[in-house]
Formats: sequence, C-alpha cells, structure tokens
Amino acid sequence: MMQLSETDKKRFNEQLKRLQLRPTKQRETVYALVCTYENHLSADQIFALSKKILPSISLATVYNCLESLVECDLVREINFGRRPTRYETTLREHAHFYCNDRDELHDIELPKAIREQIISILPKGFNLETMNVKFTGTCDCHD
Amino acid sequence: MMQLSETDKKRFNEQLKRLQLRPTKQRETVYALVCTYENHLSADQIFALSKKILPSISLATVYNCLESLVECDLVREINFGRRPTRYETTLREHAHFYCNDRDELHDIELPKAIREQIISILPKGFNLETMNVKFTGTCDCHD
DNA sequence: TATTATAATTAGAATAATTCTAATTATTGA
DNA sequence: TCAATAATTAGAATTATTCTAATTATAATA
Repeated sequence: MMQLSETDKKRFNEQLKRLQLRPTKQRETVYALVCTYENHLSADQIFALSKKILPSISLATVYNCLESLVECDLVREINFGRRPTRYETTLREHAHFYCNDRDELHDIELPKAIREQIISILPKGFNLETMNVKFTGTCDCHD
Repeated sequence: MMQLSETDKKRFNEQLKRLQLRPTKQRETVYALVCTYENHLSADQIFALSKKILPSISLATVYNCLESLVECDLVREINFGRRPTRYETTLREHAHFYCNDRDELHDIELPKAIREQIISILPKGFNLETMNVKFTGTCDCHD
C-alpha cells in the first residue's frame, strides 16, 4: 500500500470531506502515486502503478479518481498540446517546461512577484480561475 | 474566393517557398480563413467554412493544410485542456483567456517587458522554443 | 508545350485518450 | 444492521486527430 505522509493524508481527508466525497482506497492510492512520483504521471502510468497495489482497479476508476481529486483541489491537470494529460499535486505553484525531445515535463520556479505581474495584465471583466505559464523546447537534463 | 490582403498574400507565398511547400488553393483558403476570423477557429469550423469556397475539400486536407501552415510559421495552434485545437495567425503575440462559460478564447495583450521577465526565469540548460501565458475563468464579454 | 517527378488532396479507416453506461460493490448515516 | 447513496468496474462509445492508399495537381525539365 502506497503511503501518504501525515500531512498529505490530513489534506486528503479534509479536502474530500469538504465536497462530501468519500475517501476510498482507490482515491487514496491514486493521490499517493501523484504525490510520490514527482515527474507528472499520465492516467495510463497511474493505472499501471496502481494495479500493483490494487490489482482490480480499472482505468475508468483512475480517471474518476483523478477527476474527483481535481474537483477538490488536491490535484492539478497539466496539458501540453494534445499529449496525454499529466497530473501533479496542487501543493506547489510553478511554471512548466515541456521537453520535445524527451517528452518530459520540468517544473520551473515562478517567483510570486512575476506571477502577480502577469495576472495584473488581465483587463476588467475577466474573472480569473487559473493562470499558467508554459514553455516548450529542448533541455540538457539527463536525470 | 476568400481574399488575403496584399501583405498577407506576400507572407503566405514567401513562408511556403522558404520550406519548399506549394501554394495550393486549399492552403490559401485555409490561411485566409484563419486570418479573417479572428476568433480562433477550430479545424472543424475551418472545414465547414472552407467547403463553401472549395466544396470538394476534405477534413484531412484542412488538417494537412493547418499542419503545413504551422510548420512554416504562418499559423499557431492554441490548446486549452483537451478542447479541440484552435488556430490563429502568428502575426500578433499575446496571452489567451479561455472562458469556461462560453467556450471562447480571448486575446490578452502581453507587454513585451513582462514577456521578457517571464522568459528570464528559465534556468540554464533549457532551450526555449515557445512560451505561453494562459488564463481560464469566466468573462463579462457578450460580443 | 509535353513530360516526368514529386507533392498535395481525398475518402475513409484507424487510433488514442477519454468519457459514458449499466451492473455491481462499498460506504455512510440512521 | 439496514437502507440510501456513492463509487467502482468492464466494456462500449465518443471525439479529435492521424494514417493509408489511390487520385490529382504542381513544378521543373526536355
């Protein structure tokens, strides 16, 4: 069984309860995988990993779990072009760099001041829900 | 027949020639539609509109044309989540706001200074190709 | 201008990620 | 413990896009 840290587990229970969603073992496992693998897993990858822990889990359930985790703000979706959606915890705010060569996502720190500057360009009448900064290119990382 | 302005037509011919792509009437029509309709058309919408001009055009051709127009840097793809890809000319640089309520894209002016600040957050080893600022939310526009 | 080589278009089939459906199982509150 | 409700499951369906193979158009050359 995947292990959530104490604080993550607390967050998990609280956020689900807030929307009256049930803390099932499937949701907990999916959330634990998203927290554990920092490299932005796709639904497919989460499905493969979760089957090792809950052999009877289905892909639809993985999608359902991710949907409810997104709904209660534990998890965030990241899309680049039409590549499969990737998932990450909502704990840290940052920009993303997508490496075309290696089909990999990298977190890029986004200073709060710059973030606020960006948001300030929105004219009146636009009610912000999310803001994203995305880069694409190639990178020299070989981790 | 859709009409491209003199300058757009020039750009069209030059950019295609640069990559040794042929200036077919399908490509010209698709490009003219992307230039004319400033509201970020999808491939489907472009297909519907182009059929009025070239009744025998196929959806595959629209996709092919868009692909070559993107390749030669006349057209840019815009994706929000997993909604169908939208297309715009590469003439103007700006951020995008996606209105959840109305499934519509709005251009948001992005001052050059802020753009440069954003790009400056990229650490060494990341070779930039594209940078995008995307907002989602709702808006009061009723145009 | 006629010919040839190459590139583009076309219709329809295929693909891939995701969502839907309906039946079964688990969870919660009384 | 029981009933009500929510979540899970397998598999079918959907949707945007890409692929395939045949046909047609374009451009370079004789």
